[in-house]
Amino acid sequence: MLRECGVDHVKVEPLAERLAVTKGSFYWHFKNRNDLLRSLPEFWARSQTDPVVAHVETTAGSAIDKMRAILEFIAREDPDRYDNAMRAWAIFDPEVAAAVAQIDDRRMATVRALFEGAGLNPDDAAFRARLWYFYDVGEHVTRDTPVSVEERLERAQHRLKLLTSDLD
Amino acid sequence: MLRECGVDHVKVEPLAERLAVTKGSFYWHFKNRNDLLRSLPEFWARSQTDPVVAHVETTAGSAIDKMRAILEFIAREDPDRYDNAMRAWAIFDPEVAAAVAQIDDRRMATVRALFEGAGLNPDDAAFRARLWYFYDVGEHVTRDTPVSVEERLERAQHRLKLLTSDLD
DNA sequence: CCAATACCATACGCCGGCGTATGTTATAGT
DNA sequence: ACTATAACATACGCCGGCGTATGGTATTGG
Repeated sequence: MLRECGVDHVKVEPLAERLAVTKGSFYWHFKNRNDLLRSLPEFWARSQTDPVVAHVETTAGSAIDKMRAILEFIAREDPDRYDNAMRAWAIFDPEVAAAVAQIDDRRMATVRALFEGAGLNPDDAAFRARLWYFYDVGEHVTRDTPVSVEERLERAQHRLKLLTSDLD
Repeated sequence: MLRECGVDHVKVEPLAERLAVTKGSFYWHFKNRNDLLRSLPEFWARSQTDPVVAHVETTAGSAIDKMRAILEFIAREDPDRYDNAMRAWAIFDPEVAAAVAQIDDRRMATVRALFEGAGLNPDDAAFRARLWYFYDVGEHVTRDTPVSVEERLERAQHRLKLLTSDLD
């Protein structure tokens, strides 16, 4: 329900009906609605045992090779509406914003390390990782019309070229 | 209320109280709540008579000079929570998504034109504009902790350098 | 001057969702 | 076999928000 309609539609009774139980049962597992909501960010964060991070660690080759691997991996993944839902929530809830920011930082750190591995100094690497990562965020957040995998792959190549043309 | 809490908190009675009128009065101006909501995207779009576009047109100099002008302008602007609210809304509402996408396209087109003016072919210019613009989106959407103007200005310079280093 | 219209208030019925109090069943430990 | 506890169901009271019906006031054109 969070994914499809946003936090404000995560409500006890509709949720119970969807699970084919009664709300009496809900209040056995959660103290109240707020208790459920506060448990969601952690639940989400745990589900983000980043396949990306795992994927980059199993990839051999240079830093740029790994970057290419990441980009292809992400391009093939179908866009994660869960991420978007959390981000939408985070806009109005500082606690959630902090949780999301933590994940963002972790992901950016991965990319930053790769740029450092490609020879950039920490500052430049950090900024280039921001540029890299924010592009992902922008693509996800603004995706009102779906884009084909081919299109995404092509853009990924373009991005890699642009962000690493001065390296090697 | 949209800005501060999101669409789902745009409700008739709280709204009426905030305006120190009764809801009877509300239903004179709007058919119902949905009528109000559907009027909001257009209202927002109209408020986006882009100061940025206006600003770039009054700036003299080369394409890159104009880019610099844009970046400085945006860096000094305080982050627009209205934009974020619309974006959060758009995630769950295709109609709103279309409205926001229209604004996004318009803004990107401005940047794209500048990159073309700097000598890039349409495709490269389009992609680089995406990279440029999505960075803005990412910075706004992920801003849980505020950043100083100086920091933003420095990042703007960094961005300009990175995205135009091969031009001139 | 008065009636039409714009604008707002009052008052009501309704429903969805919250939380609680209390029952019911199944399972496991002793 | 008995009880404790986990997991669910039933049933209620409450409130916030929606929409409607109706009444009031003020301004304005004829």
